[in-house]
Amino acid sequence: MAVTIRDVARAAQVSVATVSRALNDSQTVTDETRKHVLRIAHALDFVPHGGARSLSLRRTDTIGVLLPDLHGEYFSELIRGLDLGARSGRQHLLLSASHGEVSEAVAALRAMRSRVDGLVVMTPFADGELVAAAVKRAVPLVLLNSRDTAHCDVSFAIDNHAGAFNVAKHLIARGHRRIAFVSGPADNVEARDRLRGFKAAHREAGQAPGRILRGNFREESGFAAACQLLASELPDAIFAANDAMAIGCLHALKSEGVQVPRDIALAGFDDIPIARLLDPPLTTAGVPIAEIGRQAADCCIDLIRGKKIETGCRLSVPELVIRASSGRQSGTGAAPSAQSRRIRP
Amino acid sequence: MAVTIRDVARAAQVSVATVSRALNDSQTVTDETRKHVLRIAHALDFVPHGGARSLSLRRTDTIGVLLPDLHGEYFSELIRGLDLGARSGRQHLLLSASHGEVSEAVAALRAMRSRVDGLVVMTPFADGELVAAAVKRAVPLVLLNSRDTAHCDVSFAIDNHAGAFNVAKHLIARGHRRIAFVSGPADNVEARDRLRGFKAAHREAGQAPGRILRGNFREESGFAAACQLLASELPDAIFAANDAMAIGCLHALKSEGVQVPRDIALAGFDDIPIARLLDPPLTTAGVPIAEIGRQAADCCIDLIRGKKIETGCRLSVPELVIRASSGRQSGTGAAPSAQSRRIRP
DNA sequence: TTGTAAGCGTTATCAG
DNA sequence: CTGATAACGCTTACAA
Repeated sequence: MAVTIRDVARAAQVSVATVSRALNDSQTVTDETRKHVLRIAHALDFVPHGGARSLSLRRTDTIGVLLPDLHGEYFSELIRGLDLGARSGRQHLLLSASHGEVSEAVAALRAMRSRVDGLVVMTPFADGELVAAAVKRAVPLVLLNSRDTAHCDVSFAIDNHAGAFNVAKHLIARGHRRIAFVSGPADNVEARDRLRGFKAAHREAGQAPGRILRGNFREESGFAAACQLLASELPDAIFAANDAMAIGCLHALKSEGVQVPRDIALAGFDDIPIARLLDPPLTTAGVPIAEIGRQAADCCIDLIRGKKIETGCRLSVPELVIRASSGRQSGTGAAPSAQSRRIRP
Repeated sequence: MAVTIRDVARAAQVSVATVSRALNDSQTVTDETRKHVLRIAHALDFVPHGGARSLSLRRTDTIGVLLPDLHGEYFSELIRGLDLGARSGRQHLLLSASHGEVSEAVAALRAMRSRVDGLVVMTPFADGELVAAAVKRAVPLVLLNSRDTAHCDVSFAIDNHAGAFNVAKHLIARGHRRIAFVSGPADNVEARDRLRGFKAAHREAGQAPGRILRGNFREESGFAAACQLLASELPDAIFAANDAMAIGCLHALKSEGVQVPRDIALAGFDDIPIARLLDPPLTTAGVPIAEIGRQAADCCIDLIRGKKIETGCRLSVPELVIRASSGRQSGTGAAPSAQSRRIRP
């Protein structure tokens, strides 16, 4: 049995109240008693029971995180950022993945609700309504990758339309005519926005979008999409709706001996850490993933502490990150090798 | 204020005890009352308070995970596996990173101790003594990447020596003579074992090891090490003690126009998912990272449930994964391109 | 400054 | 089968 505050009190010959006060450095204890109690507590290696504490204090010092998946560097970066924020606010991190299932998400949210002081949630679903319903707004709610402002306190979103627009525009400017798009899942808002951005850039350029293939944001689906493309005449470029799928494409292309960017250009979205290390380095829309995670955690903690912060949606516009994979300069026929040397990865 | 069991009891016109029984489907309730209570509870959207529950039940349904870092795909995979295991055992996951600091690790462990039913810990420190001391064995303890069996219930380790030995042996067999080694941090047991394995393979082959550079398992240190190597005459091959550093090396080499494997061979350790997608695909020692995470979680849960399982250390031997980066076949002078096409990534 | 005692929300024991 | 009621470990009025 673990040592309780009562054991400490007994050993220190004081009441439990005094121990509690000494431990939580309330001002109403003599320095002497405090030291005495602290020494005993330390000797007994006393650690207050978290559950009891949260029951009494009505707070858990924990923030819950629900993510749709844990595969790959995107989530790895996000979690890293969340940990940074939580740690600096002295909060624990309760992590859960919904695996893209609404039912699992709702279940996880319900289960978490009573164990956390705040929630940071990213779901692939259109808006925060379901999430909010499951959470009942019992605790502060921060939504990730959502523009919803009605059902949460703060949401973080990236301007997927603008990001995709800029990447597509860049590819067009580089002289690519037939640009295929590997989209994300149909029911994912972000994926839809990226597709819209892709189309908008073509509209603006007065150019018809190339083939549009359905993916699911996972690398394998990018691989599959590229394989489909390889079956017939190749387009000039492929724009994958995220980096993971772009990596899948790259892999498929290489395995067939198709060289990027010489034979075909390639671009992704997210700028996960590996993107700049691929061969060729990947042109993409840069999203500060870890930074968003950190801010989301910070923000959630501020909310928990009742600090007045600006509610609503924090939109960040992805930065176009041009690397060698997007290929030929418009107008010039510079050798690919020279190009890949010139562009700083 | 959240709705409590008392609110449900009042609304259902029964005692709290009955509500509790109905909710935890104890056999001693009429089907009728159970249904009645359940309906009311659902209508009120009642969720039992985790803290109170854990106080009363003396269990938290949570397993704590302490990792030295969260950077990169290695930890991402590990966490994914842990989540898989935790989820299937209906446990929550409390995640924390020690950032390589002993003091942080100890603090995190103490803080977690009272909030979890079991612990899965990976630290860069030699043995489990510190960890065990911090945990006081209050809960089951599973150690990751440690061979310690004295201070924990179960530990998972990989045979770093054998893994490195095999990679080095492979490089030697491929005809590489001067093989540089980029090591991990000096105080890391795993890193030391890999270095020993590297040396042992050379000893067996009657060949002198090449230059040994100090790294820290992070990509940047691999980059730096390769830069050092680039400053003087290049070795025939570089063996980095993990994939992240190998990626850093690859990056540095490419930026100087050095081609892998044509100009120099390269190998890593871990087989993180990206390894097979690099250009060239990376030869490495394959460690089933996610699987180990899943098993560790499973195992921790079994321990929590008092199931009798085999204690001690579960050692897994990394599998040599040969890909194009390790370069020329011993004796043959096959063109690199042909090679990279032949070897299945 | 310190101690006593009343919660916090559940579950479990023990009568009815 | 159901209802009081006593834990569980901690914090915090309220008293002394």
